[in-house]
Amino acid sequence: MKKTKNINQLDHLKQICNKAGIKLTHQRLEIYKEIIAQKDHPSAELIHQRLQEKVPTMAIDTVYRTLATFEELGIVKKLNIHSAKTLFDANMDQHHHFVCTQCNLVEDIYWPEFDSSRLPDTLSAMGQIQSRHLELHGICKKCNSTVE
Amino acid sequence: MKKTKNINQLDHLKQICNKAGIKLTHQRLEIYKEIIAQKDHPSAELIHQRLQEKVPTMAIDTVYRTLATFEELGIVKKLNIHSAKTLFDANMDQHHHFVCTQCNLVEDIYWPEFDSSRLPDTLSAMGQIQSRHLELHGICKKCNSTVE
DNA sequence: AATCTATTGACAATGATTCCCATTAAGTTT
DNA sequence: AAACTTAATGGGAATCATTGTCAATAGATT
Repeated sequence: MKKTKNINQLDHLKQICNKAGIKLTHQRLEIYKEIIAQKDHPSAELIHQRLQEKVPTMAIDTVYRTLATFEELGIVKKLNIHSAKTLFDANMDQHHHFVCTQCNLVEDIYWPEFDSSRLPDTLSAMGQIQSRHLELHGICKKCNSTVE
Repeated sequence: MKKTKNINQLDHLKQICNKAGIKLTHQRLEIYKEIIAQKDHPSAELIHQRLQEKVPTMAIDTVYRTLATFEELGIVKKLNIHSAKTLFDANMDQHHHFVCTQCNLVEDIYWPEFDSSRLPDTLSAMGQIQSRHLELHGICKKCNSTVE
């Protein structure tokens, strides 16, 4: 059972790598198996730590690089709005954000109907919900009109 | 007109600082005016740059500290899920996140009805929307039951 | 097996953010 | 208004996450 699953994972990644024209390396496979196995939201550092036992020589750089590759391949997604920098918002009214995936523009969105709507019971059962924030990603008007 | 507005801003911040028992410093006032004036989502660095002319001696450190203070006072909000570290998600199914404000737990949320619902025209008018991501913040069950 | 070249590991470098501490300046008291 | 108290600032060093560089290594191909 377990063996079958592992083989499938390997095959799956092999297939992805082939299609993308990149090599299936030991490191990529181990990282792949690790992130598939764990159902949480690890940082690059945590993944590196978790692989210490299995692949003690793996450099943290490789984890970052592999994760970036995996993101391009659609295997993982980064959480967080942009990358590093923290942004601040002085608008404390209840609102949401539209983020342009091209120029990184952030625009405020108001949607009071959504704010006051009741969440499905499954969601409110997660805990005591304090706030909700919707993030829409897309191409803003300006970028859309600037066709290259 | 402008003068009146400035006085009001000063008074407003003075009131907030008094209530919080902290000093109303020149730096805090300038940063306050800056973030109130601009309707965008600046980084600490950008705020620092913008204040170069007016307060050329202000240290970037002060901007960070002041912003942190302002966040506690409810004057600004940080965008971004956590602070620094980027988290990765290997779950590529359309889903959303619940984030515990206490223990930083991140849990997946599924809400297909929302995913397939039509957005108000005002929102879809922002641009060509590619994805939507809802982030619920609150206290998770475990933290809620661990009453101190 | 030999070859080609992407990928890795090690380490330096960068960028964002925070810590430390002597100096400065709000807010308070005299 | 001058003196005082202590929080807050400025500046530089330190830290943390992430990325760049490059020689050595190991997939993939022949």
